[in-house]
Amino acid sequence: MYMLLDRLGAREAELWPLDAQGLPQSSPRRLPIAELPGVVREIEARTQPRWVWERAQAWYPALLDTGTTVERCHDLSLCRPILAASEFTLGTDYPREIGVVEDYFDAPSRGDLNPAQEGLFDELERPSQRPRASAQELIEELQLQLRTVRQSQAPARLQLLLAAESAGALVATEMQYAGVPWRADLHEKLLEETLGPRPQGGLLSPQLPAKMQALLEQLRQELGNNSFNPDSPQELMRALHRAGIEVKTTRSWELQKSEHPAIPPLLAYKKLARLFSANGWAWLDQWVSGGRFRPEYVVGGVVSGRWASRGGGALQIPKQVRSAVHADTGYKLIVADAAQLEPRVLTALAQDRKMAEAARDHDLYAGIAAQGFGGDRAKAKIALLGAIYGSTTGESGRLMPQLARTYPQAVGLVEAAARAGERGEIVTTRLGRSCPAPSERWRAAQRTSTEQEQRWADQLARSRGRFTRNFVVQGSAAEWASCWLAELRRRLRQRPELGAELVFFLHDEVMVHCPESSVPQVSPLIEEAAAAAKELLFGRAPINFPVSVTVVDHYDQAK
DNA sequence: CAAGGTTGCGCG
DNA sequence: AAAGCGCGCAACCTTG
Repeated sequence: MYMLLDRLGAREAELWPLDAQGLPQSSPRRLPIAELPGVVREIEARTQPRWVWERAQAWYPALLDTGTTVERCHDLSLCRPILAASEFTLGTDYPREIGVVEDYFDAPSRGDLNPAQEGLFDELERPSQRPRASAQELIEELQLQLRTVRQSQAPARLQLLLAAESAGALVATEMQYAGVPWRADLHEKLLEETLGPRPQGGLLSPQLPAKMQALLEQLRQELGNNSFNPDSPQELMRALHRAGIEVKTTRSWELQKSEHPAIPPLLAYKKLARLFSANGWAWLDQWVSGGRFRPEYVVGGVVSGRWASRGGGALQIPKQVRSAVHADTGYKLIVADAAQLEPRVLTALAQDRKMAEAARDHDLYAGIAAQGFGGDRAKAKIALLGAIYGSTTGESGRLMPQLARTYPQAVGLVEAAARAGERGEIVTTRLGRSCPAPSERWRAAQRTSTEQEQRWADQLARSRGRFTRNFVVQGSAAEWASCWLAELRRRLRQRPELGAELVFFLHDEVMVHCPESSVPQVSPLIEEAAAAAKELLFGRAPINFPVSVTVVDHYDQAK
């Protein structure tokens, strides 16, 4: 049922077979660490247990190095903060105050299982923040987590959330291992065409690429200022003001409003500067090797439950360089994204029948537009996103009353979440992820008395209201996406002959790399997984979550 | 000169 | 048109 993995010293590991409550079923099996992959494979084939470990992203890479994969796991470190914060576990004795979750695991590092790949720094990297938990402590924690789920107000939902989060850790590790197919040669060609040849200057005498240099000279000429640095907002602002260009910030969209002849070269320079510093040659050198971009995904790294990433800006691959994300020869990239995920999640959460009707076709915004905005899709989109984000000003603010009249259920749900947040309460997603409680500073501010202080407190309250308003929708959408990903992974594992690999995931979008001949078999799995995710979260609710599936050679052909 | 904050821009 | 949510990162800039 469960199988806990624990490290014993430098050379040994222990396996603890546990029952459905986490109680040891027999004495542990002790084995040399080098034998672990074979044993894991054997047990996996025989019983498909749920592997329990402190942190999947610590254990799993070393197993993947030996070609060992697992179907399911329970990641204690990911489940811990969810249970500690969840509104659903309030009646239980799960400890609310669990210190910062540091990496205090003692999993095998890469090379332990496969000495050929041993890294030089493995020993130095061993974290020392906190003493390692013993197997007994890990087992007790598993039992406590399972008991907490059973005693909670919504065991089925929490169980699903923990399973989806743990599956996310497996997918993240596998995707990191696989990497995003990246053609450095195409990237370099693009850089050269856009920026000019790679500058030769070393670190001591950094040189600008030729096309940036040319724009810089043109800009300085137009402003009659030969020495300022446009990368410095202060210097740029001063130079603009001296030339009579009155702007409050140096943001591109604000600069665009000016007609001054210096603006076009300035905007062009900013664009190139961004490419050069964020995704230029240095980035390529640092992050792409062996034809793959291998970022680190941080599962549950965002308060709402979305993933974050570390290194290389993995979740911000600019449209500009997506042509370098390129399938291998004979392969395709299948790029799938969920259509209007957040509005659909809101519809399901609020059980808004009218909005569900508008969502019947692929384009929800068009449906909304037809029902209440005279067919104006752009207006409908602005209004709906405004409701989810808490917009009060501008066009979207003006459209709110109209939206609320047509969809009282949906708008009522986000309004209620906003009011709860303003009062300092916590709010909770579909599956039971609750937002953090307000800080002590926030609470203190709400108790102030003078008029000046009160204004500040109100501003803080409204800001928190926008956060909680969005949290329930963004967080529930993240849960749908996790389930989608987990369901897709399961289906792909059942069809190994397809040779399909999950290589990228971005909030509401997945990318699969597979042989061209497998595409007809893989594409429907993505849709099936989406339907399964909907069912898991919302049962038979009359709303669907369509996905757009695009088959391309390179990423910029999608969308 | 290292650490931490700010600005600006990329993504959903 | 440029604000309302969530992020990461590079560069600049201030602080100690």
